[in-house]
Amino acid sequence: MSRQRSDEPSSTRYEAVVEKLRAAVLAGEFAPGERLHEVRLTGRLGVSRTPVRAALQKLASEGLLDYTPNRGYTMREFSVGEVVSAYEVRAVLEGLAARLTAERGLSEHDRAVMVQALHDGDDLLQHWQFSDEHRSAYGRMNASFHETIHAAAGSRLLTDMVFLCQQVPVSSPRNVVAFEEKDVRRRHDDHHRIFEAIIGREPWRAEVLMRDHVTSVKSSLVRSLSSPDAVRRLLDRVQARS
Amino acid sequence: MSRQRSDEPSSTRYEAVVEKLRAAVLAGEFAPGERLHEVRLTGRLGVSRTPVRAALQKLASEGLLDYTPNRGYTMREFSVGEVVSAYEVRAVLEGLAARLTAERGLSEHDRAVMVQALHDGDDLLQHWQFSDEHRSAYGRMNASFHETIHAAAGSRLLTDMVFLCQQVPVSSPRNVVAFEEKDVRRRHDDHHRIFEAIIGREPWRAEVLMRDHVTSVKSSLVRSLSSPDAVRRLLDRVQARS
DNA sequence: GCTATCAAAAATGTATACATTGTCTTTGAC
DNA sequence: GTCAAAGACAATGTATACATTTTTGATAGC
Repeated sequence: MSRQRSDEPSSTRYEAVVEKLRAAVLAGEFAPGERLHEVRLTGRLGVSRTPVRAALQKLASEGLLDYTPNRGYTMREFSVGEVVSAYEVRAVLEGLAARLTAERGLSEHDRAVMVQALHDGDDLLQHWQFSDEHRSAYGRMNASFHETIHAAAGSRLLTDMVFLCQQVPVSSPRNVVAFEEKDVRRRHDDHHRIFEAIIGREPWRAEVLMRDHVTSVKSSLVRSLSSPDAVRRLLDRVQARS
Repeated sequence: MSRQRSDEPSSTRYEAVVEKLRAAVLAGEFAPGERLHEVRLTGRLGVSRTPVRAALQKLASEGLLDYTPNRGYTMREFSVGEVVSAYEVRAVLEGLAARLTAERGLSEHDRAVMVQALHDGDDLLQHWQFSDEHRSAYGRMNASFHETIHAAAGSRLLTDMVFLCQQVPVSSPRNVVAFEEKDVRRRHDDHHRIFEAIIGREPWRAEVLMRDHVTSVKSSLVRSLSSPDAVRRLLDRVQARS
């Protein structure tokens, strides 16, 4: 498992196909249960079956596709329940990551990165606006904060699993977008406290805080799913994501 | 992801190769960092490169091998720290599974399976002996108990992740073997309490009990690793496992 | 003796032909 | 008209040839 830096250009066709297919899948270009025929994809992607097969296998191993021997790959269906439980899994995993990081302590570099993320967040919240640019900057800051903790926990298995959680559609950290300003402010305040707990070497506190931090995202999601038009909006966003 | 029943005969060469290679890897036939050349494996396994490549990719996705583009697959190195953290991850995941199962409740069938497992465990402990047969029966009972809870939690992501934890060498549930009778008895008593908490619909209690249950296995492991000859014994077992 | 460079060898990446399996349609019997 | 069996078609599984990249080792230069 264990992915390489995604900003590096892919050195093989196989990797390029993985990225293209993943984007297509997340953009909702395949209906749940739909088969992904190897030959058709070859035409569309301009490569032979070999890299396509490898890419399909990888996406299946990430949980995006189903595979049955001699019958190929089909688009997986993600029920609301699966998305919710992905957040539940993420909550306990990120809680564990925070605990382990608090136990091990932060390197000087990681500490600086987190301080920067907290500072950037403070700034962004002070000049709050609804532009895409602003939201994407917030998303980057948020990802930086969380990823630093995952890495600092020092467990590759844990890092990989958090990645798998985020592969489930709609449960990417970028989805802060869907929620209200008040929730975002509260969550950024969580970040400050989590950092405090890690710096203060309080493993148990770090775990509880992080766990509830992620769980609150789940709650926001569930709440917004209770109004029917919110469901539609959310699904639209997933479908349209390119 | 999501594996099929392992007792079914594999319908493709690829699946057969996955099982053979996994066994070879777990048997310690490859040194950490050693490259697994496709062509050599072809000769050894009697199939062409195509199924071998697919199998290597699958084992890499399970975390057993490392992959670098244009450079192939290498045997991964598992430090003691990685094994320990695999248990830590498993502890929070199985704790979550127990909580979710306690929330959702057990089906009549699952309940019967767990009652059977508890009963079998009681029997086995009453007629304790050190035979391989006895230990393997205990391992089956233990797996049945835990797997029923994983499945009852109703989250495929969670099930798959617990599976991944168990792929880490030395962290398979069958390794009860290495520990003392007293520990085994205590752990079976944990099972009774966990079952009680699930039946009584006490999610929080089920989670805490399960989490500590798995953590205690980690502790036994760490303890047995503190004596040097125990380390050697353990490594021998891993190397010799066929 | 060490390092750098380049060529040969070997390994992985890719395309494609063939084999096997699954699926669908047609045909036949009841 | 319905069902079943057989065959044609299409999709996946496998082998293999070729392309590209990495690795190795030998040679030249310092």
